[in-house]
Amino acid sequence: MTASGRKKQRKSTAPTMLHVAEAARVSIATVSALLNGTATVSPELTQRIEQAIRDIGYKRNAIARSLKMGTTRTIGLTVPHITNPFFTDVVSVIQQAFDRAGYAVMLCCTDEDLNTQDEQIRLLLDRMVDGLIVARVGDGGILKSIVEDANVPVVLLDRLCEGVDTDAVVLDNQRAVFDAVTYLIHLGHRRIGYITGTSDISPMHDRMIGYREALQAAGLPVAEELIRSGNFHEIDGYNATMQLLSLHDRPSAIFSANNPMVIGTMKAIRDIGLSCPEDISVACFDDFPWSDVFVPQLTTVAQPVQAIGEQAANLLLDRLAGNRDAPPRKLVLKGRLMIRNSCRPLGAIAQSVSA
Amino acid sequence: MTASGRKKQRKSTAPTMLHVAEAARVSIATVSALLNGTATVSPELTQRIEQAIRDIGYKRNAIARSLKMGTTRTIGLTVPHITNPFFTDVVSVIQQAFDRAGYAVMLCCTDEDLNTQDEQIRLLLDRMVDGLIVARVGDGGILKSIVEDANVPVVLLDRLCEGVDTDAVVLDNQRAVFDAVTYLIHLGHRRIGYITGTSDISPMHDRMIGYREALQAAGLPVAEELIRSGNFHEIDGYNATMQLLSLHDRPSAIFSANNPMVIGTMKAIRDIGLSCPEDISVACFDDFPWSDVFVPQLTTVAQPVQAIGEQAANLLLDRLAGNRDAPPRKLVLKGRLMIRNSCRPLGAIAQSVSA
DNA sequence: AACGCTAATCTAAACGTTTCGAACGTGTCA
DNA sequence: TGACACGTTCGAAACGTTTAGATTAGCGTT
Repeated sequence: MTASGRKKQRKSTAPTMLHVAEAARVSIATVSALLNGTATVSPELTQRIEQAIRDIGYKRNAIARSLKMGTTRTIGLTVPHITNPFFTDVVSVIQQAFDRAGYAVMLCCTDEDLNTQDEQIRLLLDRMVDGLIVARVGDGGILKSIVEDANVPVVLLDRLCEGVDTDAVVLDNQRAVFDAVTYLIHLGHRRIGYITGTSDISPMHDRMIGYREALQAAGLPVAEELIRSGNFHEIDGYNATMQLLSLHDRPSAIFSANNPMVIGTMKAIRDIGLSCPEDISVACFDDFPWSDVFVPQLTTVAQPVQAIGEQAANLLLDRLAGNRDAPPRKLVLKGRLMIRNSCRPLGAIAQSVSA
Repeated sequence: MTASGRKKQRKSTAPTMLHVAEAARVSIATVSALLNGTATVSPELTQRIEQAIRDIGYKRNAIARSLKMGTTRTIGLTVPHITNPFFTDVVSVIQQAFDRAGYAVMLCCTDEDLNTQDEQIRLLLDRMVDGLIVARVGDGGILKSIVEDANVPVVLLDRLCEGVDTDAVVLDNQRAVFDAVTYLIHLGHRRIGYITGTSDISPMHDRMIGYREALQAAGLPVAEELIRSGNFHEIDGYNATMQLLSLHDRPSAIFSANNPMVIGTMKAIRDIGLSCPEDISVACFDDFPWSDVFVPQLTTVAQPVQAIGEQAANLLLDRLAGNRDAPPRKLVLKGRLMIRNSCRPLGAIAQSVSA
């Protein structure tokens, strides 16, 4: 605590371009030119400037740069829940892709709530993100107007949005569920319970269609009491399953259209004293790391998370690279049914289980 | 494509404060004063300005603001892998906390690589983040100098860093593993395999000590051949487990100090034709949503992710609120052993298994 | 010797805010 | 009536860059 070292230079202004310029005895413009390669600067000055930068420990101020350039090299990414393993994986891929391209990623979780989403998007736009990748939530909100004002490019992820005409990458949800349910039917299942999230988002809507069409294609009736919907959370899956299992003529199989909800399904089956696949078969949407580790190994519809993330990143990077006026592009990827052993063929014995 | 609507106003400069000022027939300083509440402005002008803002659709440019103010209300967060469920959860909590405080979060994944981490941190500092939360990787790097230069506050998460003296929130790893291993010993296990990540990060180091101390406290020898280390990934856990299981006197239990690696452990057990817990007991670090859903229900050490995330956020927010000179604070939280059924008591029959 | 050309460098005006200090009008007091 | 204080409003200088356009020096032409 000497008299000299007082106040701990809180205001230790970081070195600026001006300091570099002075130290190198050149103009500030020359420093900028060298840093950006926008003009040729003589070997001599180059050397002096580089030395000065090293001596001073100069770091270019990206905020000032952003202000002048009108670009932040930062993008915004919003997802409903980062704890959903599908989104976790996709976020990871997207982050890597933008990292490679020299962009930073601002991540927001919207918690399946439209107001939160709007707020987050505003937050991101305030910070002048160059682009937006949105796994949207809800139907209206400010998303539409943002896309229309077209100042920042938007890529929709996983979920389309009615009336919002912009780049998107989604799964062929209808086909994926069609295949999964058809698989169950081939195993001999006739009464197949279906648990969905709220149907105001496109994947849930499309998956439901896939379910209905698979039944119809097999000449089976669609029993409305076998369809339950919840709000994407484990507890919703639990409740939905409880209801399904207490039907007088209960299903022999359950398909859960959402990953977190299937945890609830499994817990409900356990709590009610049944077991999978002996008493009831289960399949669900979205693969996850543990799906083939435990008993039963869960049959799932795996999304190509790597491709989804990369394509979304590419679409946005392409817009950011200047390709602004191309018409909106929609990429539809295919899911893959990962057949494991949580669904069993229905034999004579299983038929009588519901009795 | 009429002659009038050409070029699609790409350069549709967003409305600025100047526009508002003009529309409201006031000076730009008054607009700023009103927006920030830094001076009283008469009801009349207030009304005119607010009207103008609404008419024009003005949004304050946070970049310009940041440049002037020297603060971005953005923090940087780096984690080794976002797909690790522990980090996923913590990230989620942290994101929420900062969201509430009006901060944006830039997320980076360092992929357990020191160079990547340094690069990411530089990226974040370039963008003038106000603070940093780092679940660090490697030992040296620029982290030390950043903390010392002390221009931006840093909070270490989950992992301490030698020689880096700053705020931190970590688990009492040693105690947590001590308890878990002691539990195994009480069940009758004598040869307990231990799978760790590389020991250059503090949690791995501390957990290892916990393991050794538990054995010693019970008067058991520490058999080095039962300790295997890998690089945090599933495959490493798989290989390590394979090695443990092919020992002539193989362990009756395995503790995995890292969550992703336990997936490999379970797969190795399965592939080698054994089953858990009948043939071998398993416990691991980090709880996850599926841990009690399937068979076996995994015994784990659960970290208080909510508390960890919130405390880390609070430490940083406190610094950001101006409390810069307080000495570094280290928060040590307690883990909780979640006893399920992946570890079984050793009876007479089990004793002979290794024969 | 005057001219133009090129290459290298510099000057100064932005970018959209915040903020300090000055200016203004009005009312109070001696 | 002049001095003064007070509450509002404004002008203008920052913040740290980029960049268009001016300036300079060097050099070959005619």
